[in-house]
Amino acid sequence: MSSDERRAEILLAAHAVFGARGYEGATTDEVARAAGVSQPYVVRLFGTKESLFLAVLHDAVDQLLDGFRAELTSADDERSVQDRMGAAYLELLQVRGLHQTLSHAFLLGGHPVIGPAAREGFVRVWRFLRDDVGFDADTAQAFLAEGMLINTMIGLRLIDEVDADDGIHELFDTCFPTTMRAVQDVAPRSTEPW
Amino acid sequence: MSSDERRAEILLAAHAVFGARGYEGATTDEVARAAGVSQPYVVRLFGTKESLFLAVLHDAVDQLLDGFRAELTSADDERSVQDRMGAAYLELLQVRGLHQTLSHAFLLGGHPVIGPAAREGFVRVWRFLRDDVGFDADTAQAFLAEGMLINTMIGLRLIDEVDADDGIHELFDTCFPTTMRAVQDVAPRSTEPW
DNA sequence: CACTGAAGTAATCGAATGATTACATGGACT
DNA sequence: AGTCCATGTAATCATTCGATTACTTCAGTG
Repeated sequence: MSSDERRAEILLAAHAVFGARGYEGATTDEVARAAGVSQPYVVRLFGTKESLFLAVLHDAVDQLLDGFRAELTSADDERSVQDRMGAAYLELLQVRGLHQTLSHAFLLGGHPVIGPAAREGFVRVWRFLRDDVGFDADTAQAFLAEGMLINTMIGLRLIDEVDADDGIHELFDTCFPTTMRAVQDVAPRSTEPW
Repeated sequence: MSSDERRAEILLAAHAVFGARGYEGATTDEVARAAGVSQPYVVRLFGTKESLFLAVLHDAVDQLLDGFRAELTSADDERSVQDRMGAAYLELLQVRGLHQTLSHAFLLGGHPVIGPAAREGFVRVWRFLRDDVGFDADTAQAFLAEGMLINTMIGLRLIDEVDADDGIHELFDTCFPTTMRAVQDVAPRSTEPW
């Protein structure tokens, strides 16, 4: 396999591992095993754990904006722009760990290297929503806010508990009458061990 | 100093350290130095790093609900309930790291011990907003969502960049015309090193 | 065939870190 | 005075983890 293909596979695995464990909690060995290669090879292909995380972060924002763009330029015009962007956001649940990796990155603002990159990624999303999607400031804010709440519910794995706990079930159903049904279909159940 | 007083001081320091670094990134030694005691003493007073984090998490939810309750029962009736709850939420910025610690905990849903505790804390907040504050489901959802966005902006330290980057300045100003001015006044600038 | 370079790993190293142990200090109460 | 017990630390241990080094394998090429 070419090193570029391997890099792509490792990136995919790293989304899942960083998403589940966070930047500090994740280990390069775990990423390596998830990608089916040895730990030193991960380090060789990406330099350091830090630059691997930066690559994952950048890739996550790229995929996010690509998803929005694809939905924007598709011919379907039945739904509102908000609904379509929301659907594009949930589509990305198929990239396991992407949302959680973004959330983790957004909590590392104080990190000397990751912090600036995370801010830049956040601003890229904001600018896209304002300039390309055409949201006004209030709409963009509400859209972002709901996205962060969705990320939180994913990160908490509330989905796993929705059938077990009445309080969570009520929260889930009333909070997302339509949207979160889709989440339940698409979101990864916690198969991986902690 | 009594061990209970010392425990309280360590808890306060732990909010800041866990908030800035996350559960995995924080070290017991860093908490100890922030609290002005030795690292083994932190371990002795709290057992393990994990149970220290659980104590911080529980304390954060307690303080959050206490703040809401205090604002609910105060005599002032000029503002809407939403505005008053929002103000109570921002008041808690004075407890350095509290919001970020909550956000970190909410991303650890897969952790065998912290995960269940985090879900329980989240449900406690949800139940309080619905049952005690009296929010309907939609209002509670929007309130939570905005809270998560605020947490994100704090964790990203967008505040530090608001004067340096035009994109961030626009985002900040249009996103929170009134609310975030308060944040700027209260939120901790990044004095601590990473 | 011999050679080269890319893909990949086993072994290992050094630093960081959570936890443990043993010890020091000082007040309270016989 | 002597004995506890609570507060607290220095020293240290065992583990984990990111990174490095030194290999191996193998396809392509002249």
